[in-house]
Amino acid sequence: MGLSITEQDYLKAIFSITRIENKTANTNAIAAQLKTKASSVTDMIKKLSAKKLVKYEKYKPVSLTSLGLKTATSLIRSHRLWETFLVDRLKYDWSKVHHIAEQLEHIEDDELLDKLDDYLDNPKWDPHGDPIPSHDGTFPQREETILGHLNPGEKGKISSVLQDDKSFLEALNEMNICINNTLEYIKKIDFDQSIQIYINGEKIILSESMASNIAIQKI
Amino acid sequence: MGLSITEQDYLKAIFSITRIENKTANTNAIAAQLKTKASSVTDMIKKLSAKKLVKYEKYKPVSLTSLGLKTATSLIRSHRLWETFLVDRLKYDWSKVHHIAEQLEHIEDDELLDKLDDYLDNPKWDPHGDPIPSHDGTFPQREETILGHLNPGEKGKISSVLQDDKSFLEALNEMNICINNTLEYIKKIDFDQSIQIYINGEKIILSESMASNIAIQKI
DNA sequence: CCTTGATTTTAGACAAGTCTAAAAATATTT
DNA sequence: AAATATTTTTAGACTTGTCTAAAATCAAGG
Repeated sequence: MGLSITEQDYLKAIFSITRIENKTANTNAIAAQLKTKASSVTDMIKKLSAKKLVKYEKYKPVSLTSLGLKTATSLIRSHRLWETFLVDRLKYDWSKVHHIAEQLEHIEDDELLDKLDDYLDNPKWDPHGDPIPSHDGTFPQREETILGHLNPGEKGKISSVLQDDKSFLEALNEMNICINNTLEYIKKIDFDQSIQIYINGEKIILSESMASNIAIQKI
Repeated sequence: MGLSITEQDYLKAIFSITRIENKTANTNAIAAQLKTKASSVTDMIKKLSAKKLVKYEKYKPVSLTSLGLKTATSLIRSHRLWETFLVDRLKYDWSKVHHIAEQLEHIEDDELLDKLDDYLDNPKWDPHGDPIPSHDGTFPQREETILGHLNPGEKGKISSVLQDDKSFLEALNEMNICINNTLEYIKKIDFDQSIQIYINGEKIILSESMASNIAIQKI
């Protein structure tokens, strides 16, 4: 059918709101996600609805049809495979790849994703620890806990970050905090809810907002 | 400055006409190259001229400014590096990569081309034998002859093909004709100007139009 | 140098996607 | 249940890139 990049971006936004943030995809939420205006969203939703990509009734939140879901999943697969390529193969810093993958995810070719997947040895998780859906659209699963929700003494391994924000990732770089690092939760500091952890042989403090954007697997 | 994909395509078209085909980039030639109309070309040329990417006077052919040339060269570098990636690393058939590289060449990031270049071990020639400009915009050079222009008894090594056309490349695949194959020119057949060559241990016939789209280095 | 023919440019229209401002519908509060 | 606030939709306009049709310019030949 051939979707425009804009149409694809709307599908991704709806996926992100409904399946990742677990909220309802109402007009304002989509507008916020895409940094556009509510009126633009209404226009585009009508188009996507005409193309059977979303289910839409006036004044109600939209949802993806199975066709829309398939398309969005493929875009996420593409984004995360390309991020993996950029970090693992081209040696990009993980804080710089989101913007490039936003462009690469729209490259269209029937064979490309499967070839790239094979070339990268069928990774299950991207450089930020996000699950990479397989060819058939299934996401790998695992148990994760938010770092900030641990109790003193508990240990874990960093499995993913919940933000692609450049400055957030750069801050982690500066503290030498990476995916797969193991850590121990020491305590919460009542004053500002920041937490103290033991990681890479040293004690460090993480702000509450940082700790709430890091997911770990308990050990 | 941030050029649209369309603007970039016009710059490439002007580069191709003036620097590869060695013709003058008049309105109709550009329209033909981009499969659009002369009136659309006039409109766009005005925009590119306002952005100092082309030199333009009404009713005269356009030429690239140094800025336009730099941009076009970078696009060609991008296209050819991505083609190399697709064939060498993802194991695509050389007949399928042009269309994908047309999309990939527009990916924008300051570090991307140099990282890709290094990752691919700084190739000088792409899968079709076309020169890949270096970071500073210089194209590698070599002596080439059109296969059809050889004389009986002369030998050569296939260095490039002058067409990205899918069916042309597929036809070469079927005859097992690849870049770097060595061959001997046997004779021209007067009837239809097709030629007979000795290659890969067998004698084969190539039509005149095929032979005029294959370049070789004499041995 | 004037006429014919080709090329190029202009003028006006269209489609995609966006916006602002206003109207309509829904949700919330009292 | 009415009044108020919020959300969503509509209406109309703008931008980018395209097109057709017509006008303007250029190139050549007689």
